[in-house]
Amino acid sequence: MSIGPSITRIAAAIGDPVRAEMLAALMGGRALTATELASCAGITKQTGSSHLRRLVDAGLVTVRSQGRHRYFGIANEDVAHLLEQMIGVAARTANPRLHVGPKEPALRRARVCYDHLAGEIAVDIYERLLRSELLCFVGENLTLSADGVRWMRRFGIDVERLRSQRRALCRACLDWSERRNHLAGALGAAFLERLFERGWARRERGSRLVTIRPAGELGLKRAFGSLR
Amino acid sequence: MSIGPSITRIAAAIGDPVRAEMLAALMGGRALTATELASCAGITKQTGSSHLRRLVDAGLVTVRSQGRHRYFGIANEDVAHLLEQMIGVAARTANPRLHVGPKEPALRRARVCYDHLAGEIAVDIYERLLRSELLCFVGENLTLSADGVRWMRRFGIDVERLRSQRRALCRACLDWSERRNHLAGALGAAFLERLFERGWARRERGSRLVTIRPAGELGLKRAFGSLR
DNA sequence: TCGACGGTTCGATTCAGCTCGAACCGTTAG
DNA sequence: CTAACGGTTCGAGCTGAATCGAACCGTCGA
Repeated sequence: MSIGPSITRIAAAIGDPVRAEMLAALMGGRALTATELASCAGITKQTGSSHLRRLVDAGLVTVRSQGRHRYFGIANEDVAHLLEQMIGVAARTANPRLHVGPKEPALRRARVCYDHLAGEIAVDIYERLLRSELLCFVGENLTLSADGVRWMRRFGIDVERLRSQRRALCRACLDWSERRNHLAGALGAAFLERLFERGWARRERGSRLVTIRPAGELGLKRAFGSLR
Repeated sequence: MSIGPSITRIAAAIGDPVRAEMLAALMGGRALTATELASCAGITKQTGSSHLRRLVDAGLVTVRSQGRHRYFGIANEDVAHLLEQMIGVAARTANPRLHVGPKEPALRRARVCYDHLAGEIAVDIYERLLRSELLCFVGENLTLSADGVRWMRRFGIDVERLRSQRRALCRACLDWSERRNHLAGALGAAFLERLFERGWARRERGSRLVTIRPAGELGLKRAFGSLR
C-alpha cells in the first residue's frame, strides 16, 4: 500500500487547466456559482458542471445550495494552504521570461489568500505584531498575548467570539510571493474583514487583488508605524 | 494573466499514477536511478524515461549523471513540503473505509520526510526541544538557543558547519499524519543522519519507513524522557 | 400556470497523452 | 574490441477524459 494513489487523486483533480482556473478564482475567498465559474474558465456550463463534480468528489471544494443557485467554495484551510504552496512552487520553477505579468506587482503587495490577507503588507503586519509582542509563540503555538487581545478589541474584533469557533484562532500561513509568514486562522480572517468594514481596503471584483485605500494606508501607518 | 496555468503545470506533473508513485519513492530521500524508479512504478524504462523528463521539466525533480547511471531526486525542500502537504490533504479527504493500511501505523510512528524525520516520534522530539528551550522562536524564526547548540554538539552534530550552508538551519515542517510540526532544515537532516550513524534508527529498504531500534528507544528516552 | 433561468445528465466526438516495441547512444566490464 | 547494460528517442496503438449539443429537472417571478 503506497501513498501514490492518494496523491494522484488530489493532484489530478487540480491538474487540469479548467479546474485550476476555477480553484484560482475560488482562492479569492468568495463562493461562486457554477455558471460564474464556468465563464471565468471559458467553457460551457455543462462542462463546468462535470469539472465541479470532480472537485467536490476530491474533497477540494464544497457546495452550498441556495434556491436555484449552488455556491462553490474552497473546502477548508488545508486545501487553501496546499494551493498557496503550489502557487509558490510554480512561481519558483517558472520559466523566468514569462514570469512578469502586469498585475503581478500589485498582487505581490496585497491580495486575498482564501479568507485572509496575503502579500508584502500582510507579511509586514504579521512581523510587526510579533515584534511588538501582540502575537507570540507559546511553544510552537502562535497565540495572541493579553496586550494583543486588547489591541484587537480596540481594532473592533470580538476575540472571544472567535475563540469559541472550532477553528484555530491564529495560524501562520506561508506567503508564496514573500516566502515569509502572514497571519491566518480565525483572527486573520476577522482582521481582513475589519479592513473592509472600515473602508481601509477594497477587494477588486473577480480577482484576488486587494487595494489599500488612502484611509487604510494612514490607519495602518498610525497603528503599526510606516509600512514597508 | 491568471495563476491557473502555473498551478496546472505543477499539479498535472504530479497528478499521474506513475509519476506520483515515483515522487513517493523519492520522498524516501534517496536519489534513485531511472530503472529503479520505473520498476517501482511498474512500467518499462522507456515509459519511465518520458515521465522522468516531465518531472524534471516541471522543476520537481533534479538529475545527477554519474557514469552510466542517472540519479533522480526531489528538487528541493519546497517541493518536498508541497508533496507532504498534499499527502496530508489526501489523507484527510480520503474515503475512510480504505484509509487503514497494514503499514500505516508504523509509518505514522516514524518515517523519512525527504531528508529528515517525520511521524509521532519526530513531532514529540520537536515539542520536547521547544519545551526545554533548546529550540525557540525569535520573532517568527525558529532558532537553536545557546543550550541547544551545546546539546546538539554533545549529540555529535557540528552546528557551525551546518550554519555555513546556504540552507536554513531550523525549519518547522507540518507533519501530515499528526498535523503538528516537526524539525526540518539542515539541523533536521543532520539529526536524522546522526540517528542512523549511531545505529539508533534504521531506514527500511525501498520505503519511507524508519524503525527505531532498541538502542535508539533507550537513547532517546534518556535524552528526552520517555517518548509517547 | 407558464416562461425564464440555473444547473445537471446523457451521448457522441475528439484529442491529449500514456504505453510499449524497436532501434539507438554512451559507458563499463571482460 | 565486443558484449552487456543503463538510458533515451521514435513511432504507432490505444484509452481515458475533456468537450459540447440537446434534453431534462427544479426554482423563481409574473
